Amino acid sequence: MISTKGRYALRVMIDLAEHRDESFVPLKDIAERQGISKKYLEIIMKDLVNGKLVNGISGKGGGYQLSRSPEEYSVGEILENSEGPLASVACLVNDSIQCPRASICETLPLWEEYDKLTHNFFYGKKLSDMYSK
Amino acid sequence: MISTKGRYALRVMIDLAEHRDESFVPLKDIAERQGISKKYLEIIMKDLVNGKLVNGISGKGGGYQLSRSPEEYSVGEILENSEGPLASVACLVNDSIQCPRASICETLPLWEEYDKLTHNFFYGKKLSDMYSK
DNA sequence: CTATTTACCTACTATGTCAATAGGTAAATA
DNA sequence: TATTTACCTATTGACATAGTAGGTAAATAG
Repeated sequence: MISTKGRYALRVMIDLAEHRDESFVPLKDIAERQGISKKYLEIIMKDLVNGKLVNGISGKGGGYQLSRSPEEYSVGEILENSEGPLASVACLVNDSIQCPRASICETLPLWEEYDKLTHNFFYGKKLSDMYSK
Repeated sequence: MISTKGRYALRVMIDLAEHRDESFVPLKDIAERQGISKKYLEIIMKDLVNGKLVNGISGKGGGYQLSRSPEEYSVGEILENSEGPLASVACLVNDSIQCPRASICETLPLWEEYDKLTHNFFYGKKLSDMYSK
C-alpha cells in the first residue's frame, strides 16, 4: 500500500511543476492549495530535499523549487524516495534476511513478476504526464 | 505489501493442490512441509474455511481439503480472502471515507490504473499455474 | 540592525497492524 | 475411552503510520 507520504510527495511535486514559473514556492502556499497540514508537509519536504528532488531556500522570498524539469522525473523515483522500495513482498527487499526457501519457493517467481510489472508501470510514468497544461 | 497472511495462504493452497489425492491433509503435515508454525497457520486456515476455499474436518483422519479443483481458483481470490482488498492506496478502499478531493485529484487516475493492472495480474493467475506436476 | 518570513531540526504521541504465541473446547474416529 | 484433529478466544511485543509541538537557523525588506 502506498502511504500518505508517497501520495503527498507526488502531489507536492505536481504542484511545484505547475507553479515552476514562480521560481520559489513557499510551503504555506502548497499546503493551502493541497489541503494538507503544513507541519506534516515539512516531513515530506525533508525527504524530497535530501533526495535532491527539490531545492529549498530559507528566508523571505524563499520556498521550494524543482531541481530538474518535469520530464526528467519518473513517478517511481518520487514514490521510492519517500516510501522506500516499492517491493510487493518482504522476500524481495534485499536488506531483509534472505529467505532460506527462496530456491524452492513456488511463489517467489510470482512476486518477482509482479514486482517487475510495478516497477515498469511507475518508472514509465513521468511527472510531466501527471498534469494538463 | 503482501503480508505473511496472504503469502502463507497461497502456499497452503498450493500444498493442498499438490496433495489433493490424500483427501484430507492434517495441518501438522502442511506446517512441517512449509516450515511454518502450526499455531500461526491455524489463523490462516480459519480465513480459508470461512471463505469456503477449503473444507475442514475434525477428528481422527480429518484435516483440510480444497473445495474445488485447482483451475477454479484465481490467485487474486486467495490473496484477497486473507489480505482484504488488494488496493494500492487507501483512497480506493470503498469502506474508507470518500476523499473530498477525488473529483479534482490529479493522482487518482494513476492509482486506479495501477489497481486495474494489479487486479488483472492476480486474477489472471490460477492456482493450477502455481506448481508443476 | 531589527522585524519578518521562510526553511530546517529534534522530539513526542496516539492508533493501528503484523506476526505470532498460549491455552483451551468441540468433534470424530479407532 | 483415548487419541487425533479442527476450532475458539485472548494476549503480546515490535513496528509503522500519520500526524503534532516547539524550537533554531537563514535570508531579506524596511
